[in-house]
Amino acid sequence: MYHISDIKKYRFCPRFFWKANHQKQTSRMPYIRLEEKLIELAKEKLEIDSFFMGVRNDSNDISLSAFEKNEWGCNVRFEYHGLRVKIPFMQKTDEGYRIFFTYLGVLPKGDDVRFYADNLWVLQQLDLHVMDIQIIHLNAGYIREEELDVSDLFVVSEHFYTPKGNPSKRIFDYVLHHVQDLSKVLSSMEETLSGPMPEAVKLPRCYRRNKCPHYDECFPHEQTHDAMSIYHLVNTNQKDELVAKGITRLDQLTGEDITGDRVQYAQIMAARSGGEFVDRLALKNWIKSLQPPFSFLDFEWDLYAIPPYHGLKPMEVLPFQFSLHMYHDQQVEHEQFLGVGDCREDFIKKLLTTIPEEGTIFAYNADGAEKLRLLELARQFPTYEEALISIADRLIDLAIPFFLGLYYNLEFKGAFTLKRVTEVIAPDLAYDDLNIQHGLQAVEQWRAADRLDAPMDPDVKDQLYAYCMRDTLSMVS
DNA sequence: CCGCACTGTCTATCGAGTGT
DNA sequence: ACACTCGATAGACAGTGCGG
Repeated sequence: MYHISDIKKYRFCPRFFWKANHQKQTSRMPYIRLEEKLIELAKEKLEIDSFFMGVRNDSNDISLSAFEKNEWGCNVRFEYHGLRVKIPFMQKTDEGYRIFFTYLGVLPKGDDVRFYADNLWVLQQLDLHVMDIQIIHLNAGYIREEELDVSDLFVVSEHFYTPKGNPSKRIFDYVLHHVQDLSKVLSSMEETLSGPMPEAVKLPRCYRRNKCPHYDECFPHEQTHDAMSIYHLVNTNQKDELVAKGITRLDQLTGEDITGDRVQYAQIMAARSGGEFVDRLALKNWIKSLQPPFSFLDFEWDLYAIPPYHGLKPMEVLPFQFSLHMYHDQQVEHEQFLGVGDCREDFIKKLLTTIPEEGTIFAYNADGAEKLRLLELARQFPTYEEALISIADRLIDLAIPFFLGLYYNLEFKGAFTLKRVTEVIAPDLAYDDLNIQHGLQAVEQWRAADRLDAPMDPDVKDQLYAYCMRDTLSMVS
């Protein structure tokens, strides 16, 4: 017996599918925090009073006969040739069934069309006439007040969206176009499961977007690649083609092999000149934009699907911790904040009273992280808007010299995470000796404490973050 | 899952020039 | 007058890689 998610796994990678069925999976903390039951809220949104609720292992007959007495069904189960589907909402009309999927995000994208098409295929095989498909998703524009307004929290959409948020293809038409016969897929799945673990095959999807959790296990030889290896070339999916051409080392690359990417250029130059590349002119220009005294700022936050407090939007975050290092007159001062629950206002107050009035404030990946957090807080708390925006304006992204190929060290091995950069530039600040070695581990700990409403031990992670930034800078300068 | 930046690629559009 | 090409330009979009 398979579920739609098995099809998804198998399509993604037969080996992934095999492992999911044969090996015990380690549970991973979800990125998105969801305390509510999505299906219950969506039911409120659709204003359904009378309906039947499907349960596990419902047969087709049970589901179908339920529709004889009910217009609406929730979590309706169907099954065809061993493939089970669960339809979140289903409405019987004179023209056929209208089905609704829920989506825990603000922009359902056409990329997921396979999933919807596979669901539809099962219904079609059972001769159920589906006349429309809609998706219930979170409303990006909704701002919570004291109470949650469910009707405004969701949007029921007939369209997918572009990444910019504009409506694109009509869901039903697009899904209808993508329906494929799954019989063959199902028998291949059966065959795969009864056989040995499939060989690892490298595809872009193995590392695209989120690296597959099995990646290191599938391609162990890549773990041992030295810094010069072509496998560290960034912004390309042609690595294996290059290897096939006999190019396995970065210093073998010529202009014809690369796309003209600045980081690629920096990688090659570093490879040719003994391990390091510095674009002195560009770096000088960047440094010119900096204003002493220097401060270093780092936030931690948690991402909520459904806004838990006033002023928050769906998929917005709650900053709960900051660490601030101020560097002047050869001295380093440290301040930090850590709160639970809705600690935003305390967070802001502490930040505003501790941050220096002048000078550049660094953060790693600031434009995509700390700066956004400050602007969000400014919107949520108009009293502090001006002060917060002025801090945001002083933020400089410490990652820029790396992202733009101004500096490259072969030991980066193609990655510019703060962790990697630190390991290379300031090895004595490595994270190995810490209990928390990863931002998401910090969030996990915080969530546990937040749910108990108990204080958490402040850890030293942020201190090291900032130290590392300081060292990075002194090194770069 | 979200957002952002950067980059390259693709597409639409415009004006100039050309051929019919 | 019309259709076409060409190159330049601008905007949309996808791909990649950060942060949590």
